[in-house]
Amino acid sequence: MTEKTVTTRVTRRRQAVLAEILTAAWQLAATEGLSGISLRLLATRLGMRPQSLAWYFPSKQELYDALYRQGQEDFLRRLAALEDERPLDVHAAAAAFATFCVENPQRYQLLTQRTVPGFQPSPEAHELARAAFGAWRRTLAEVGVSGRSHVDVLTAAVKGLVDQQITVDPTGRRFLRHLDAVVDIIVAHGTGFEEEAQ
Amino acid sequence: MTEKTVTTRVTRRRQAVLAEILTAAWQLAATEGLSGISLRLLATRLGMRPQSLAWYFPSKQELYDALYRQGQEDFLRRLAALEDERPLDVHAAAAAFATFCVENPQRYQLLTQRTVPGFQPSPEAHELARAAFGAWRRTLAEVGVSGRSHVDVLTAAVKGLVDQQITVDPTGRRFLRHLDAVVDIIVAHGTGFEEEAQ
DNA sequence: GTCTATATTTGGATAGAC
DNA sequence: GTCTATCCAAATATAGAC
Repeated sequence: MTEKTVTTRVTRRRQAVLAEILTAAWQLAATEGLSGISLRLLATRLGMRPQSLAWYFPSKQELYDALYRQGQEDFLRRLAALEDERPLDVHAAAAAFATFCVENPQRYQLLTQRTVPGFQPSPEAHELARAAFGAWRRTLAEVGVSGRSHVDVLTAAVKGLVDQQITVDPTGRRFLRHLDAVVDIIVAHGTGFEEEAQ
Repeated sequence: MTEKTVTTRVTRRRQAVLAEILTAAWQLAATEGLSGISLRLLATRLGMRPQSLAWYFPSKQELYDALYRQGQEDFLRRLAALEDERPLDVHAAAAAFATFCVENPQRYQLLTQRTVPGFQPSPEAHELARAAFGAWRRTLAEVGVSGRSHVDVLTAAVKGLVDQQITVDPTGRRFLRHLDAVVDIIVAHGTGFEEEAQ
């Protein structure tokens, strides 16, 4: 009994420290860029010695993976919260994704681009990504978008608007204000997209 | 006269060395990532001492700027070559852009994303980017796409396909095979995109 | 232009005390 | 878990010889 109590308290403490580290890491990424994160600097920001930080994250890759997992989990949580209020539709899902991306361009970069040199999501991280994409696909299926080509085109169109928004007009709405219209157009186009040759 | 001859010979030699450096830098970017380029390693690859390379590029920022300018110039040259054969249309321009991007994902990243931490294109570099975007806009204008919203949406859609192609299927055609269809759909949609509020 | 030499800084890794 | 103390490698920068 004492055993168990101690264990959970220690675990809770550990979780809290991990959360602190990830928060500081995102802040660092915002100023120095994703690949500019250094474990030393991160430790300093946290008032730690680098060797103490290494107890939690022995390497940068493991830190990236934790950031990746946190990003996917946060997105899944956000979708779940929306779904709690009303059933998810394509427009709500696309808007949620877009907002989520624009909020934190480095997170967008880590989650959807292959920009960080050596980084490859771990199997667990990849599983979270699959879950998030699965949720997106379900909202598409509800409006009749279910073929791979159709899904691909719609996904790419949304990503293109997000990407340009972040790159060209990071604080405005210049591209995202067309999100609904673009989604509608592509949904309406139906199954007309060329399917892959057998 | 001797003066002039010597000058041009020296200049030519300098141009050749600069070209060598940039070629090696692109190769390095392909393996280490854009932000993974180090002037030391680059110099070593070229059989130079780092301090000698510094004579050409005293800082990474200047190297990035030269890579950026070379990228924009190469793209403009490619468009010009196409235009030499037949008048450019939207589909040809979009396909040329897409091919150009997929050929070298790091170049795509440098030219169209804000991913490299401290990098800001110099005024001359920015001018080249404006020229390239101007060429793109002219092909759009020819099919009646001239409002800012319409141009933005079409540009974002093309970029989205390119981005997904590079990220998800770097060696295939999964997304780009829909390029023509997507361009057609958005062109056909006409001036229906919401214009900015005054 | 290219080099030697050196200085400074930074990032990451290891051994071991408390 | 967190620390001190090193160590090593890599990156950038500067002075100055040829």
